[in-house]
Amino acid sequence: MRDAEKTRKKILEVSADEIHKHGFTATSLSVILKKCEISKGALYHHFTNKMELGYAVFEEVYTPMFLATWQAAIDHDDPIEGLCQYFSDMTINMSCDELICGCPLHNLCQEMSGVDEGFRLRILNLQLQLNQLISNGLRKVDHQLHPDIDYNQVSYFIISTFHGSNNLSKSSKNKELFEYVMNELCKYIRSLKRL
Amino acid sequence: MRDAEKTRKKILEVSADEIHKHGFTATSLSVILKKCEISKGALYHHFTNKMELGYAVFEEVYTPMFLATWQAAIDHDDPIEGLCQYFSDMTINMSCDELICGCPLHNLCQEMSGVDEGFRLRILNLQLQLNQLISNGLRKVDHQLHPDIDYNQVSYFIISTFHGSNNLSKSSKNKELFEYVMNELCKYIRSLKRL
DNA sequence: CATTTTACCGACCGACTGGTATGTAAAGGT
DNA sequence: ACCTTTACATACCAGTCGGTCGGTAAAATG
Repeated sequence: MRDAEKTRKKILEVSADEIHKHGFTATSLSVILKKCEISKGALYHHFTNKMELGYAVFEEVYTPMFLATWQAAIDHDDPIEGLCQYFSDMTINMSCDELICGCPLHNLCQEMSGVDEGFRLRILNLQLQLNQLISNGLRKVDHQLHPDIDYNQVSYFIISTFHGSNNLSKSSKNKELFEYVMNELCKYIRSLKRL
Repeated sequence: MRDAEKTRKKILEVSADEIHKHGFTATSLSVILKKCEISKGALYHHFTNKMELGYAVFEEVYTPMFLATWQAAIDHDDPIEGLCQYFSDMTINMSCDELICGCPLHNLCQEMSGVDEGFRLRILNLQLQLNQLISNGLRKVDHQLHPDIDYNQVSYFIISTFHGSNNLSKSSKNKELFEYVMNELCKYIRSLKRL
């Protein structure tokens, strides 16, 4: 059974996982080959080189995943509560191992933005999309919020805090510090509402 | 002129710079050797291996630097304003190149926490120290602040946001988004005060 | 049925990595 | 003056990396 599409999907899936766990550079093609049970020729048949494989993972795996989850959070009747629930669900549902791996977007940004323009632009683009998603969501209920809010600024702030919190779980190998930050983040987000 | 201490200092200095710019793994010993104008023998005379060199850089260069700068910020008459000034000074004084490199602590945490326990514990220890530094600073003026503040939580929140903001400057190669986050962070910190 | 294209295999390559072993010259103690 | 220790220098090593290339068998096409 030769199924090119299936092979490609498998490569993308395994690569996404490996990149999430070890970062792009530290991800070894030979490991991917083993886990996929394919040869180097197969991989290079589907992707021109490692970088293009990375781009494909970013565009076809990470990007849709991020847009979908944040969209779902902000599409809540009350976007403020939608976000808060998203953050607290994370502290509950995510395993410690997942937490320690961190957010793939944050990881890649950190690792690749300064090294490769292709990655940098894709990452920036996704960040802008997420920012728009959040700020638009908040703007929808602007009548419930403080009048002097800079929606753009607030959205970037939320994203930054969320990403920065990964650091604490990575170094502590623990949910505790991450939970602190998420709690305070929810407190902050709720404070955006008019009294 | 053979001056062992001078050689060691030079290695630490150059390594700190290289690690800051490219991360620990991507930092090549051969590059360090070239920039220091020394041989491999010299490096391995002073440090047992690359990892120990990394530890030395962390302990002897990064750690004192971080403790000193955050201490200075929080030792302000008004710690709230001290922090805010620290953050806004950063947006003014730091060059774009520096901003893009990001915070060495954040970078190393991201890269090394999951890979090496020695790094992880050193990073965690410094994070705990910084957190204590900030929360103690805030506690000193608790009479000026809201009564229901969780100082520990707030400190972790501030550090997380600060670290997360690096992401935006890295991907955008620009101060703009970083400034947004710092502005909102100052707004948040000031909101801790009683009205 | 013949030919081309697709999908894949696996041996091999050069570049580069951290690390080691051997050698040596200067400095310091006696 | 002699000997040890310190402070390097240099050649070399095994291992890993991403990437290439010639071959092959199955599938599609004519």
